[in-house]
Amino acid sequence: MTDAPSAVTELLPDTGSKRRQIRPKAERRQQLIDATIRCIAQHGLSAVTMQMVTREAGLSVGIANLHFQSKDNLLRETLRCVAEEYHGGQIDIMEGNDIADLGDRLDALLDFQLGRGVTQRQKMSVWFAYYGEAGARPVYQKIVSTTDRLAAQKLEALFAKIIEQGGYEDVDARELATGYSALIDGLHLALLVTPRELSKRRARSVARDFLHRAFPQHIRR
Amino acid sequence: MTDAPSAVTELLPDTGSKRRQIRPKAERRQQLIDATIRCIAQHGLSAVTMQMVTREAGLSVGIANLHFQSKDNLLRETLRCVAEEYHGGQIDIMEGNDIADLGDRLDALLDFQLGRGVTQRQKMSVWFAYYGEAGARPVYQKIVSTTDRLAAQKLEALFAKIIEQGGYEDVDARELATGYSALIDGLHLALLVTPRELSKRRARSVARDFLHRAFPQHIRR
DNA sequence: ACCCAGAATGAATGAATGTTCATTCTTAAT
DNA sequence: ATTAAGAATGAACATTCATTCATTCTGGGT
Repeated sequence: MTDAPSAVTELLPDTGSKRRQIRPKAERRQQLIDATIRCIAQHGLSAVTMQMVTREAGLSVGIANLHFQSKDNLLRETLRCVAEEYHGGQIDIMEGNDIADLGDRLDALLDFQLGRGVTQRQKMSVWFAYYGEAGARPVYQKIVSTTDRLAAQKLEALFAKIIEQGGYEDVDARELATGYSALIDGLHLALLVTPRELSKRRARSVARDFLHRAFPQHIRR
Repeated sequence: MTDAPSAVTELLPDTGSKRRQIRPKAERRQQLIDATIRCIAQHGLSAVTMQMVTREAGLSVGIANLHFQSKDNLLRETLRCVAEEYHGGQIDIMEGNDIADLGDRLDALLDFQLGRGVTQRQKMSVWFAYYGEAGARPVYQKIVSTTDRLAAQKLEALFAKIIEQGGYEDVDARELATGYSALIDGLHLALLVTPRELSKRRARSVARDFLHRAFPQHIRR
């Protein structure tokens, strides 16, 4: 198939895909971002090099600057990608109307936040790698806080509805939302740094306990 | 010139401390570690260079390798220093007997964890800078988890005593300790990344709320 | 007053990294 | 079959950084 003098190249499977391929811009960008995520998870943000990323992506070094202009920009876009995936997923659950019962919706949110997709070591590594630099780099703060604020508002609104529905007293939606968000972040951190001490199962149980204590009618133990 | 007639050098305060000074090893080590902390907070872990650290400390580049052998080692020792300060402070409060009432002791712990000393941007920056790399660097995990585990045990023990004393039911000390630790970490993270959205005052209130919900007799709202 | 162990310095070195760009190759249109 | 647009390559370049070490300087001991 492929092309004319194919016989030789086709008989060499070990070469993998040495052949130069031309792909649309968007695809290459995603390919490079994915490779960046893997590199950060495996080697740490401070050890990531352009050579490392492009090799991981199976591409040449020049291609990264072609699509992202600079390493700095590639790292920024990678953070934006991860941030949008995480916050977007939360917002979809919270503002979607496909789950009528509020307790169930909160359950779905918890499953997402501590479920397979988000708690992959890869994703969490990236997350905290950037947090680590955020104190010194306002750009990172801005990228995260933009989406973060929206998610926080949605969560507060959801909590407010639950409080109203359940007639819970002495519970402040804002304060509780802050606490819940912090708890989830802290659990992610523990899962990343001391996975031996905390299983995902137990992390879910801890978060669930928090919600149960606040909304006993909606979240069962 | 200049050197022999000391009168001259003594009368020139603006030179600061250009004169070479010989100081004990321990003092220089601490001086370099302090400078490293400031550099990490200001520029981020990945941007820290030896030149930067030694200039910040007011010393020459060679001195760092003299006392720490390598940059890697300097960074490790810096992490160890911060980790011990944080965990040591917690443990002192938890196992010290100078506070008899358990509720008061828990209060003191909370004040320490979200008080001035620990929540300085500098310290928190360092903390999360290393967490960010921990996924890729087992050495960092080990340094933190060693002290961390001990603090976690003490906290669990304190919670267990409070549960017993208060006759609280349906509360598991281990699970609650995990949750509380995660909550504090998450609040630190929020204070670092989105200080505009969360004041220290409110952070304390959120943590206090968590404890109040679990131990209403011991921690008042 | 003299000396010297070793603390401190900083120019020099070599390795590593981000970025560039002349060149090669692919593909879709003609 | 031919061509042109532009995607992809990777050797080369300039810069930056960690580390070394020959040299200078300090302060306590004699």
